[in-house]
Amino acid sequence: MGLKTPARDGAANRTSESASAAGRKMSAGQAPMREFSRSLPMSLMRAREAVMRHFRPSLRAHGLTEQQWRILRALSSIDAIEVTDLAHVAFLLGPSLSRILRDLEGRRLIERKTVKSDLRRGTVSITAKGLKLIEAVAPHSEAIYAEMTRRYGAQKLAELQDMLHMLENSLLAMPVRGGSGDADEGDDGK
Amino acid sequence: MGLKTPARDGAANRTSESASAAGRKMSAGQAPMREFSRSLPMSLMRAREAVMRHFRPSLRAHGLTEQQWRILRALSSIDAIEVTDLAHVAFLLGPSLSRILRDLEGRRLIERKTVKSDLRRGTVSITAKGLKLIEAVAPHSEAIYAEMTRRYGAQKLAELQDMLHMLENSLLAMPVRGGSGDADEGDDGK
DNA sequence: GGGAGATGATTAACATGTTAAATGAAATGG
DNA sequence: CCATTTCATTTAACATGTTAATCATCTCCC
Repeated sequence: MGLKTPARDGAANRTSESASAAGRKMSAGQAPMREFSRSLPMSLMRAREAVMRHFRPSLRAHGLTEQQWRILRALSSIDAIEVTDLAHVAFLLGPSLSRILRDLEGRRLIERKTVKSDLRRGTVSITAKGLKLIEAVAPHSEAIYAEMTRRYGAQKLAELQDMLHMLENSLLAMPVRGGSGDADEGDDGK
Repeated sequence: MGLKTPARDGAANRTSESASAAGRKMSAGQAPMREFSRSLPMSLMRAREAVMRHFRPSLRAHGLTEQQWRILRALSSIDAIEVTDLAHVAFLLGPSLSRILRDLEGRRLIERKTVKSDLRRGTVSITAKGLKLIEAVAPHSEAIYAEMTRRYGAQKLAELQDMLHMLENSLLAMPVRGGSGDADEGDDGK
């Protein structure tokens, strides 16, 4: 399952209170490092959790986890898709996908076939039962999405999406230092 | 551990290609539902993954997972903090935190004490060894963050942060339908 | 053809996410 | 005071995330 609402408010601001105690042992010239709660990964994670918090009750009421929903959702708009491609679309790793597909197949929400021309590959498609489940959940989801849009502002939401995609593209174009990247392992002058 | 780079590019656009096949069994008036890959949760997840991808190699090289880093990072700027508060700050659930603290304590990166006035509560603080580890990792992280800022644009990044926080606040103020929320369980007219 | 290496999918093993339940200690109310 | 309830933390149990290894198939090249 995905996040469920790890934690929130509370004494989360204790940090700033005792921020004066920061860097107590940091040697002289060290910048005290970015305020933790304002780091980009944390902001993105909290934002996503704030969003998902509203969708999970409906999903759960229909016996679906976040990941299962992503899979069915991706399958709902196509006829069939190969496992690897599904992993990309639903943003899941192979092993997780493998396990979840096994479960969804057991529940007759999806079907699998092996590609005749290449027996290593398998394709996945949603069943009528799976589509029915989607049709049952979708209206709730769309209503929630609509309410979110109303509260945050449609234009601001679109702008946020654009900025997120631009960020994603900027960072995908940035070489990963220390990672077994495709290239650019240049000077690790640290 | 956190995400590790579940999947990316590839045939991720197969969706839009065969989008014509969408809603094949959707009964008449049904809107075909939001394009999956453009959903806000997916955008946020992909953006976060694009960010974390750059930080993980450095963390891993120092023997730290994303969650362990969040904990040490949160502890580094305060003298001590109670377990529950740490869960809020590091955005972890109690059980996960419990396990991770056990491990970090075993590695002498943190220390724990029980509060004398309330034996149920425990406080956590970072050790000298833990601080040393942070000092070793921090320069790498800051350098990566700086490069990200340079590529995406400092102003745009600040604006994105603001928009994320506004989104978070908007959605925290929005009642959760079907969740065992504090109130507003009004009409579930579905 | 046939073997070496590449590829797609699954399995294995362990860390974390997630919910429920258990444990131990403190507050509360008779 | 003591029983009940509440609270902080941990444990239990299972799903998922993550990396490495396995297995079967396929490709390429000799």
